[in-house]
Amino acid sequence: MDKVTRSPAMTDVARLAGVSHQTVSRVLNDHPNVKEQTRIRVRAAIAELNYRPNRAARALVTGRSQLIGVVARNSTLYGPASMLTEFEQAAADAGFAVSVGSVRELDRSSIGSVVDRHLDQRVAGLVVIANTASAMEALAEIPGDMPVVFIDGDPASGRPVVTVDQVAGARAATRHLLDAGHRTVWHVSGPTDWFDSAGRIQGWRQTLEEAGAEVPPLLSADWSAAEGYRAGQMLARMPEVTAIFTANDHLALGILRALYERDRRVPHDVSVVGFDDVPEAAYFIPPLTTVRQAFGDVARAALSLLLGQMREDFTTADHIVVPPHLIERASVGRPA
Amino acid sequence: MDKVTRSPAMTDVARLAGVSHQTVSRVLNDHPNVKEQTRIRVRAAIAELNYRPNRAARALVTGRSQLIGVVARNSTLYGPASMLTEFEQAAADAGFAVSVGSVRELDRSSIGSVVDRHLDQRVAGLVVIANTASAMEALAEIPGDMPVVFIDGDPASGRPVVTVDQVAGARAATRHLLDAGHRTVWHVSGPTDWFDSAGRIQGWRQTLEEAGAEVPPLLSADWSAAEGYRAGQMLARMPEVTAIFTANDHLALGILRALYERDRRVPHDVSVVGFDDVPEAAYFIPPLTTVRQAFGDVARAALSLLLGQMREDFTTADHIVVPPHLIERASVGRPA
DNA sequence: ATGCACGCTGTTATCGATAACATTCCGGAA
DNA sequence: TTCCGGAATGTTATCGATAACAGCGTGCAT
Repeated sequence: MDKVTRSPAMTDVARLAGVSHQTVSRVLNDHPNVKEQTRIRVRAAIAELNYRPNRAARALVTGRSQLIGVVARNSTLYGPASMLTEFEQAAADAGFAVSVGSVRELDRSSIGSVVDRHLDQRVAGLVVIANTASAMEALAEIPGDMPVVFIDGDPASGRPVVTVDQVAGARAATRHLLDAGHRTVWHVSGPTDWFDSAGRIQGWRQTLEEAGAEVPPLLSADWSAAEGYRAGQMLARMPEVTAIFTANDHLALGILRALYERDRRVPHDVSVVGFDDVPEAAYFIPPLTTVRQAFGDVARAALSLLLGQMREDFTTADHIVVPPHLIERASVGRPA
Repeated sequence: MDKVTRSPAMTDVARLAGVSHQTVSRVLNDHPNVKEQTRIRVRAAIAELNYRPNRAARALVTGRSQLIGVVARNSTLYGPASMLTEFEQAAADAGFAVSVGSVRELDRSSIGSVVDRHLDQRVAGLVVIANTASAMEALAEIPGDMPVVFIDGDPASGRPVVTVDQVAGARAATRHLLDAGHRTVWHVSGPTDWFDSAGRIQGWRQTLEEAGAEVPPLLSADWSAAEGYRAGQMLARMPEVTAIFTANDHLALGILRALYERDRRVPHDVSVVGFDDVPEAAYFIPPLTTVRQAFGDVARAALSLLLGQMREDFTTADHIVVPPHLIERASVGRPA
């Protein structure tokens, strides 16, 4: 009687190919010293049995898995969500699986518990989507020999970081509005503890100062359309406001509605530029000029930094910066 | 000389507590036959050494991991993205990690390779976010003894499925428009091969027929604002169109813009109802009446079905249906 | 011819947990 | 007192891979 067929192990392959299991292992790991002919025989046996190596056994003896852990804020924000899928894609191509661990808030204890879960799984490396300074505290929770890459993190952390050049993006947006003839540009920022926000504020301010334009007071918000709407209600009351740069597209959406309600027409009376280029941005009223970030490039850069660390035994503190670019649509015009 | 401190193993804990490693294992797995006093000693030793069990070793001997694989379409669509984070949260609470595998298209070969990657990882179970019939073909790629739950899949598949009651959601939306006094309701659907779309179409049609209202021709689209806009351009030209139900909020956004461009005011001239309740929907122009799906409930239901399968050895073909509900805002009014 | 290096392959130890079985200890019934 | 049963604990085998080392030809230098 045959028992329930369990999935074949290395020794089964070895027996079929007429070699030892160690030779099978060598074939699997592309070791040089295997005769071409046996290599072929082994591969044939693998195919015939539909053998797949047991990762748990491998992880046990080598001490490392083929899993990469991602720590991200629990949100459906366009940026982080895009990052995640792009990263998963890149990792899959490199033969790694991705385990996600989301957090409601990026405070130290939440991050600690997610990092813990990942360490439990013995991940081979970690990616932290660290948009706020508090997230950088995750460092404290991570053993020194664990490969880590931060996305959107603080370059000064001494750990590898991949970021989008927020300053350049904000400069392009602000510049674009000034070039259209506006005397100055108002800015509705994201939460000020986010690195993204900080960079965009900095780029906006720099550009105004360099152009000798007045720097209006900063309005800060979270990333939601709701807060954009609130900020918009104020801005709409001030006749001197003719150009607004918002830290993301959803804020811009809220602002567009507030302007609409007070009959300030876009772009005739007020020009608006967003950030992110969410897929719907082209269908706002009016279509939104915005800044697009290359999430795919960020993801691939992060993966390659991580793989680098996994190969070498030391940590290089690289910092890769990915440039964004302006997408021009109909929400910007010349001032009256 | 002390070597580089490797992370402690079960025997280290055992030595410190003065018991055998097997007793430690029993404490860890909450076996009944351990004296309370030793249990306490062991726990203390675990805490002192900051010991964490090696999942690879456990997986090796038990044959199952603490990993759940999710197969999802590679997209930043609100629905799937929300599902994923909600599911991850629920799984984490139950002590499982989640490995994501995204696909560009839900065709058989893409799904096959993602399922393969998950099998490589020896996942303990699979969740397939199967919005289209083609995704159900994934079944063929999955071994019969692997616990699987489909989300949004076909209840007729004979496998456990969790769905949102799309028909009921569409009925509520359509009913709401009829109740406002509209003679009939037009519908812009999602891709017709999605189960979600099919359900929403069915609910819409049923409600019209039951009310004795004319059933206008169906407009179908993908899920994007772009196609909503195109559909809107047509609908805006037809004076008899006073009420539109769209299969998601982004389609509605595109339609709102098309209506706006042709000076058909919402809700004065035309009423619009969406589906999803994306966070921005309250800030569209005007705020969108829509149908909210309880993704959290779906995720938790899916997890519990999966855990059920993992405990029992047989597959129960349950079908859990989660009701959606209507969120009333300003985009619906009485016809002129 | 001898010896040695190297290419190729096999043998054995090992990782860290759980499973199965063995042992000890204790209290209560005969 | 003796014996028995079950709770508490220990011992040994096992999962399936890689690492380390050992063995065996073969070719080439001496």
